[in-house]
Amino acid sequence: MSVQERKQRERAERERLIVATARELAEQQGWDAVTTRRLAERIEYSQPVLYSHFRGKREIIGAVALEGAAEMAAALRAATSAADGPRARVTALARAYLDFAERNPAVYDAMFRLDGGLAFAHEDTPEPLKDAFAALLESLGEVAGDGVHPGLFTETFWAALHGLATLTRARRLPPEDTERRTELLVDRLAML
Amino acid sequence: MSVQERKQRERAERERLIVATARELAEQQGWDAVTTRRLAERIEYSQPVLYSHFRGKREIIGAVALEGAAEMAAALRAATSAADGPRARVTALARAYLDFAERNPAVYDAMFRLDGGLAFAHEDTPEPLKDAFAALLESLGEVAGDGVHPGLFTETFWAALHGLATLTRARRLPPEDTERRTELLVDRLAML
DNA sequence: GCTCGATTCTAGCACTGCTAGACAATCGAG
DNA sequence: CTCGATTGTCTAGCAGTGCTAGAATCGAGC
Repeated sequence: MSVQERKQRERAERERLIVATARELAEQQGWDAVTTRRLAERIEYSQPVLYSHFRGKREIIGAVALEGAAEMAAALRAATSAADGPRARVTALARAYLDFAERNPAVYDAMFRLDGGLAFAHEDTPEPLKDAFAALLESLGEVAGDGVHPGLFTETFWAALHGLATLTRARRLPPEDTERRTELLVDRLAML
Repeated sequence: MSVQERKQRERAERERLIVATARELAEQQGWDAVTTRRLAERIEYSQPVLYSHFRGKREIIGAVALEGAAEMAAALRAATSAADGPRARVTALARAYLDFAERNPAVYDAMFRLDGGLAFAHEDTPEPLKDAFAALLESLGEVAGDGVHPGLFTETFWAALHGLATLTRARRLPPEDTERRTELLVDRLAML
């Protein structure tokens, strides 16, 4: 049985390689540059190998999105746990979110802009995505205000952050005022 | 000279046809379905004709975006002018914005999600885009609050609306609570 | 050392955006 | 009214895309 186990390990290793390479390529040159040919060449296998791991390009994007969600959740929790008091936590959360989006644009796109074939806002939403939302909820729930559902508040705050992140990167908003817009958002939306 | 004028008119007419057809096709089947071949077939000309009007597909998207911006500006002004008082105006504005995004998803994408080769937040931003932002500013500037720059406030509010619009359509947010999220946004962000 | 199933590759499909060069229609000059 | 030049349009093709059928190769177990 040890041979099969080794093969399975190697297969899992190669799958990680595919996802990591796709992510790297996407961050370097954008998702448009992540073609099955280029990806195959970089991992030093032929194209069809990709299809023995994933149904198609969409699923590869989805895998990158899941990886990113786990990282984002960790980054958000790290930022908030270092802050004292609700206000500092929310500010740190907002900054950490926008920072993650700016530093990992391709991963961010995989999560929230592209179609990775993942279910959102469902019971069958993958765990990492639920957890990333939970990380938002942990800090935002406490400042939702009386009579406002924490989940609903979190969704709204998240949407606002998402709007800032995407419009800024798409050069629809001038980048220099990001900090002031973030402060405005925190000051007004959170009940402190 | 009249012959040349007629030709010019016909050429302009055909250009409108291209833009209208691209928009129609995008709304019906999504932008992915708007290929140069399909578009050419629908307007009953060959592909190269498209390139005698536009540099490429990107510019066609840009043309749809400009058309959409003019319409959105009109829709926003129509909604706000029918409302009494700042609060009602902002609520009407937010609803009209999200309604436009939901009813014209392809046009909305052309404006804010896709690359139409247009300049934003610049002095050389096309007039319709500036005017759409101006339409937002007209109603939002009056509720920015003391010491908050109206433009900055408008950008922030707009980003929040954009986040709601895109995340909802990408099925990242459950659609049924849209109205409540909108109310929350208006209640908290606007200084009334 | 050989066989046979699993794995991987080559080669190909139908599609994409875009363009060079052939062709036809139209115009102005003689 | 004819003829060359200028437009305008089309056919055919390039290099690329995601994806897959079937051939070729590898290696595990006898």
